[in-house]
Order: sequence, then structure tokens, then C-alpha cells
Amino acid sequence: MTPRTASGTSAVRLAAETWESLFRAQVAVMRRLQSGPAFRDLAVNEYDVLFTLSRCPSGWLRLNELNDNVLLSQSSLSRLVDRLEKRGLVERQPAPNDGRGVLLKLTEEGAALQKEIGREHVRDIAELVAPALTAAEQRELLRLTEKLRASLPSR
Amino acid sequence: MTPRTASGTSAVRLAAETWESLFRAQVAVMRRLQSGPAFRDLAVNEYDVLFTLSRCPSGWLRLNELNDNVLLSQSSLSRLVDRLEKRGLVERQPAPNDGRGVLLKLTEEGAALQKEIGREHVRDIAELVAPALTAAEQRELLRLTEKLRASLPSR
DNA sequence: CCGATTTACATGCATTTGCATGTACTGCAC
DNA sequence: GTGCAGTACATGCAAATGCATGTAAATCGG
Repeated sequence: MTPRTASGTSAVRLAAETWESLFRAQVAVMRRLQSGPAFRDLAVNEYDVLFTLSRCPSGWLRLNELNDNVLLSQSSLSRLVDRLEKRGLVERQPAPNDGRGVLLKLTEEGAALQKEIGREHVRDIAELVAPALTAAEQRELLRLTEKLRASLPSR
Repeated sequence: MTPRTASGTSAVRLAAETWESLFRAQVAVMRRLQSGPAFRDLAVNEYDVLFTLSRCPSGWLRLNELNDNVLLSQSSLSRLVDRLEKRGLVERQPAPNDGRGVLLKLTEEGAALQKEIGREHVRDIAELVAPALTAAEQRELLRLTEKLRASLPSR
């Protein structure tokens, strides 16, 4: 009854092994990245918030939208943003059309720090990924992970 | 001077975008997995330790080897294992040939809990991954992530 | 064999995190 | 409009985490 592939592996098992491998690769790469000097005075999650804000076309982003990108609870993100605000890296503003919402934006100092760390970070990534996979393989990995993410149920 | 691909993207940038996509996919999948009912009484990191032990052929695993698999500092893993031991899920033993080392093993109760959670977990994974990618795509994603992980510098 | 360095793990302590809850606002039913 | 459920964010508090450091054992250089 259970459908099996040519290699005798069930579909469920293939999915589990695929996720396991993706997860382990992420752990292994992340471990090496976060121990590097790029993150000496900013945690990876904190950098990630600055990075996401730097990519935002309007410059302003809602806190709840930010939360989708980060593996943090809503309350933890709220306090992480507190810290960034106290360090003068981001700015809060009440949302215009929603009295409950909060908009976030990089300060000039925040944007500068993001760029500085970002340069190092990108270099570190390339040093890990480029020797491991050919350009074609990287493009395929990019395509597959993007497709996976896009296909997930909204929540 | 900077080498560019046909699409005008530098090798460094391709590597960075590939990692970014892999990372976001991991965050998105993990967010959905850990909010599910499978992890109602065991954190994901804690389950991960039980899972890794369950895969170990000899049954016993060194603490430092375990640490390579998990995105946790050495001290945090030490205390995580404390908690698992207090709950009767794992057992510590001094390493035979190295007086500094500690060997870990699942208790019967730990093995049973791992299997129980594992069943739910695998089902959750399949529900997310299988509809998103074809079997061939999953195999390719598995291959690429495995190659990436295997190609990383030891540390 | 002896001292110096390194490795494996544990622990004190400050910081970060998540859960539960609180507050304020929105939107919907009527 | 009024009441009521739902959403967005903040906060109290207990638990988890990381850094720095401690302890003990292994390894290395002489």
C-alpha cells in the first residue's frame, strides 16, 4: 500500500531525509558563520533584522512582517528591536493606518553597520559555499529552496 | 576583474543568494514544525539529541560529537543533557579510554519517547516537503545539501 | 619523567528567550 | 453605534543560552 520509489524508499522517508540533510547543512554552515569575526558585536538574529530592513524598498517594515523572516517568538523579536533601538540602529514609528502596528526603519548608523557586517558576512559565505558547489549546483540549490519556501502553507 | 556569470551575477553574490535562500527555507519549515503538536513536551533541540542518539550504531555517543550536530554552545548542550538525564531520557557514563570524556546513551524511556515524537515529526515533515517538491527534486536537494555539508572545512 | 599546552566537560553569572498575559486598537455582526 | 472576537505589540517571569572560567585528564616537548 505504501508507495515506494525505485530505490525502495517511501515518499515519507525521502521527505524526512531531505529535510534532515537540509537542516544539518544549515546548522553546519551557520555554526561556522556565527563563530567568525563578522558577528563580534552583533548577534546573527540582530544582523538579520538589520539586513531585512536594508532590503525593504520603502525603508519601513511592520514588526509582524519582520517576524515571518526570523526564527524568534513575537515577544523575543519585540525585545530584540528594543535593544537595537537603544543602540541607535533602528527607529520605531506608529503605523499610519493601524493604531496597533509599529513600523521599523534603519537609522543611518544602523544602515552603515549593516553594510559593514554584510560585506564581511558575504565574504565568509562565499568562502564556504563556492568551493563546495559548482555555480550550476548553487543555482539549482537556490531554485529548490526557493520553491520549497514558496510552496509552504501560509501558516 | 570580478568573474561574472551569464546572468551578470558575481560568484560571490550567487553564493550569498544561495545561502540566503537555504537559510530562509530552513527558518520557514522549522517555524511550522516546531509550532506543531509533536514538540509539546520536548524542545526541538532536545528531540534532536534523542534522535541523534537513536541513530548511533553503538548506542553510545561522546558529548563533543553530539555538539557538532546541534546549533548550541558546549555549555548549553551540557545543561540540555542535564535536563534530559533528570527526566530519565538519557544516561551518562565516563568514557572508557578518555578520563575527560562522557558517553551518552538513550534510556528505554528515552528511546520510546524519541520513537513516538519521531513518528509525528516525520509525518509533519512529509506534509510540508512532499507537496512542495517532486521526488526527483527532493533527491537533488538531498544530494546538494549533503555535498555542501561534506565539503565544509572541519572547523 | 616533568612542566606546559590543549582538550573535554561543568558551572557561575549576565543576557536572551518563550509562555502567558496585559493593553490598545481593528473589524465584524447585529 | 454597541458588543465581541481577533490582531499587534509590550511586559512579568521562569527557563534556556552563551561567555568566561574552573577542573581534570590527555598530549606534547624537552
